[in-house]
Amino acid sequence: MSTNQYNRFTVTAALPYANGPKHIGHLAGAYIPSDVYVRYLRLSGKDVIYVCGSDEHGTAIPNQALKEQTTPQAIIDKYDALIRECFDKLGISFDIYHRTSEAIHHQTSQEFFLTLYNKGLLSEEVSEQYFDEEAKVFLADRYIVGTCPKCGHTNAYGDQCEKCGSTLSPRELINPRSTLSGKTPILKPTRHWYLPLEKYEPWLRDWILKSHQHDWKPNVFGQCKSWIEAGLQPRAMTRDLDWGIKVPLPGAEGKVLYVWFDAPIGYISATRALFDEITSGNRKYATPRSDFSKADKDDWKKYWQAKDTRLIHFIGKDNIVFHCIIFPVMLHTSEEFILPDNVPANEFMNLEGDKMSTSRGWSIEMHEYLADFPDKPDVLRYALLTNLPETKDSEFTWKDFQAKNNNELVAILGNFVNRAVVLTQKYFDSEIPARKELVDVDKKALADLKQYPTLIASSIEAFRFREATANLMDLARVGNKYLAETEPWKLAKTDMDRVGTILNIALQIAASLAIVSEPFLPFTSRKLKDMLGVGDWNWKEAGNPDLLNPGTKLREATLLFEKIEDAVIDSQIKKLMDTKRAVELAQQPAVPAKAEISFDDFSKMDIRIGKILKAERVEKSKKLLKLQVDTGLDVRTVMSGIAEHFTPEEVIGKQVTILVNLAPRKIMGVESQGMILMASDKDGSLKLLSPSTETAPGSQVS
RNA sequence: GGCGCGGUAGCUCAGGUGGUUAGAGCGUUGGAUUCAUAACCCAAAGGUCGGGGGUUCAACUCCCCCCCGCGCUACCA
Repeated sequence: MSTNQYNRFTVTAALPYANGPKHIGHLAGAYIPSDVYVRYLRLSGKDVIYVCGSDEHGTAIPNQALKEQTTPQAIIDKYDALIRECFDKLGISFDIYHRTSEAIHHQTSQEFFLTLYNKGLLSEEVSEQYFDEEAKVFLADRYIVGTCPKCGHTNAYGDQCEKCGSTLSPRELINPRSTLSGKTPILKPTRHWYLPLEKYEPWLRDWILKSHQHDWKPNVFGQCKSWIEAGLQPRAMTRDLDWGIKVPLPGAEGKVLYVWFDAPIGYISATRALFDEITSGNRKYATPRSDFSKADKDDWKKYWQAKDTRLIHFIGKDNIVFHCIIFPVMLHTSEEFILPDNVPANEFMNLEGDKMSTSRGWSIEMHEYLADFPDKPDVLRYALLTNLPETKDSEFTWKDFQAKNNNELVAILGNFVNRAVVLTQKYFDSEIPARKELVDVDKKALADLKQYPTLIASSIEAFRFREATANLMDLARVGNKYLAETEPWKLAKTDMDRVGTILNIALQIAASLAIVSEPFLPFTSRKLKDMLGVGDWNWKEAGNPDLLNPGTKLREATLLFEKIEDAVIDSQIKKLMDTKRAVELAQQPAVPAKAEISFDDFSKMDIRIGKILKAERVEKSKKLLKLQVDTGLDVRTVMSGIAEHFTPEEVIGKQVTILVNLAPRKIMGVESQGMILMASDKDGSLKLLSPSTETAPGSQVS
């Protein structure tokens, strides 16, 4: 079916997994592009719903609860609220942001499962799985470690050895142990229901490889092809877990639906909830953005079952297999639902040269950005939009973020609008002047103006959001160029009719900018419309040279954007480094304890408090400082390998802990009489051990 | 190992089904200008399109080999 035969759109954005905060890579992957797309559709008067919600099941939630010493419910409540609030503040305009923990979702998922089950499409199989007797749970591959059978690495995971890279299954591990309890797991038979993906291979070949070779993105298509060619296998749709959606079958106690079975169904549940809430007037999660006043409770079906509905899934590349293979097979075999027409998955966005990762502390979390830049959601949207990982992994840097703000949003877009409005203020007392006779340069500007909305629209429709964003900025460039060419500030002395014509055209360009910027920069669009004293327009009015009526007054000029100074950027980069370091330290295990010793062994050491009187570098040595230390017994020379961590000036006058009865030893030709004790931090840095308050030199440490 | 996607100016990236001097933005340099948040506008410099073969009148674009990065490899969400 070609695009123009569709009468309505169902747009989904990947359900964020509610086990932690989400970062700007997630925004770039799915939420920003889908929001631009949906806002554009709405402005164009299309019938569209935009659904999302928190994904709250799966093994990682209870695990996170364990880590935070709380309950799974507390985890999902916490992160659902956090993620929900961030999306709102960033202007992600879902019609509903739902939760998979809601009853209606449990019901929808169980119905879906039973539909497949009753059709006899799920096969039941018993297999032996590792079970942790202490934690009383079956273990996912990732939670089993052991010795790699190929390289002997002692900490290989149940699915893969990170040392040699080989793919493993838990049964291959030598001396397996559970990461939950540390105990050796036992094998225990367990029964599960499988979706026989291999049976649908011919159908998938036809649907994807034949029908969507040209309209799906190469990365998406290639990934699907890779999976299909590799040969599909049955995939278990249930798990042994007590957190999730109960398997609705007799004798299935302790079993839940596989989180990847229920998560995509969440799109459907969210849609049901949307129409429930609209028609009942009971708003809990829904924030409908279009006019649904005539909606019916059952209208959710139109958005999931009618052939003239276009379903689009926005996701990151990690989700391709679920949205292009597994979920479509589920939809197809249920024989009740439509299939996605496109899945414009993005690649990943890296950060300052490294992969983004919340757990490694190398990321910009949404809530942290919003805390640091509360009035700048559009700046982030713009910086991400201009660099979306549409065809390959892309790179976010703070310097680039600053440059995009200062050189484009401020200097091009903000500046153009400001010039037009301020000039009108100056020469016409803020009253929009009329156009008089047009010369070539005016006609050229109006002709350009007319083209841009079409150009931008076609880029959006082709899921080329980066290109669309660049076109948006180019329209502002047209405005700046027009002002530079016509120079109204010079004509103001001689020809006010001409000045009026020019400013009318400049303001008309600004008005169209207010329309076409809405999908990309919704907050800025609002600000600009307020400044121009106008309401909302439809997309098809963009490019119209008569949006603004001569004689009406403009509001006071305000700046759309402000410059971001170097210091702000530098502190963000520092914050990033600090967080990473803190996480690394927290994750590094302490060095194992040494062998036991007796008290006598200990008491042989004479440890005292000393004071460093003098310190100097040692020639030709990188590590050594030559210290003069007052030990209370004497003043002696001690060579200490701390030069990479301290300057001589830093340590002079410091009280330290010193082992005084260590046998003297010549180091670099100097006799060292004792040893300064140091704490070696997890990152390898050294810390002096000083008494908490000034203590007499010679005091014994025991 | 296998498969997939990438490797294009200093940086971030575009370049359907091969065809005139390989593009954009930023950065750099020079010019012009002063209405504007020292912003805008104009211009220039800058690339053996990862490397090597091949097909072709013609290849960044098709085929083969190699190197590098990323991803997937099916119970990590």
